[in-house]
Amino acid sequence: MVSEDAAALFRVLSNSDRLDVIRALVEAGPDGMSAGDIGRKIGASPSRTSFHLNALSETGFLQKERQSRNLNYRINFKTIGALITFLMEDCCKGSSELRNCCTMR
Amino acid sequence: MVSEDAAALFRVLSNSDRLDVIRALVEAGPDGMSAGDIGRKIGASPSRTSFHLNALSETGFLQKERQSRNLNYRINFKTIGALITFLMEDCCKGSSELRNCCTMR
DNA sequence: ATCTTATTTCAAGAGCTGTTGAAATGAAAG
DNA sequence: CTTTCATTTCAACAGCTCTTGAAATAAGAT
Repeated sequence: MVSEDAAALFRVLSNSDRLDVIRALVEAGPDGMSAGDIGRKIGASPSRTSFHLNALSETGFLQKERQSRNLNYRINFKTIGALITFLMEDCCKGSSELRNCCTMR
Repeated sequence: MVSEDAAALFRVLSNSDRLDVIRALVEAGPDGMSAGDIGRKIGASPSRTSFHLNALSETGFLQKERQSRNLNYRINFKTIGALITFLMEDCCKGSSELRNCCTMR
């Protein structure tokens, strides 16, 4: 991935409302949540919520689908995964020192 | 990590010059590089380079040390590691689906 | 002391980002 | 077909970010 594309994805994650949306949707699981419920959960107005949901789904972090009156959003792990892979493999060349800094498993 | 702190770290990564600095310093290894050499490598003016180096070292992505006339910068993997851990464990609750999206090892 | 090299700091300006509240759109219910 | 509910879109605005070029600081060489 070129630096410009990775930078654009990191910019989307550089906002705490948007990180809170991701947390809420990870918790919600495969059923996802409606825009209204997400807004209520993160404590943001409808237009503010919509602004952030748009930034997230435009860049592939979320997928949306209309369900009668509601718009239902759910997480798409592929984009986050691509970003983690970019950091570890592309940017840091698979550094074992970095791997030791990630407390996983 | 709270969302605000993670967002601030992601913001630092949301610029392609800064990602290029990280790439250059990963490549340079433990000896690091001087500010001037970094600037030449990424093709940025001295003040522009300094601006980005400051953003990176202020937030712990880099460490700096004066070596006579030069300021030598080297990568600190801990901050990137903390961010990857945040994404995988904190934000995405260790999701195995996410783990499968990260092409590693 | 003065000069040169390396780097940072500063002020100005252009452009981007996020918030607000109001208006528009979309879909179902009465 | 009007009302209600859910959500997005829009315009305005404040604040932040990045770039530029010039001036300041820091350190070593002459």
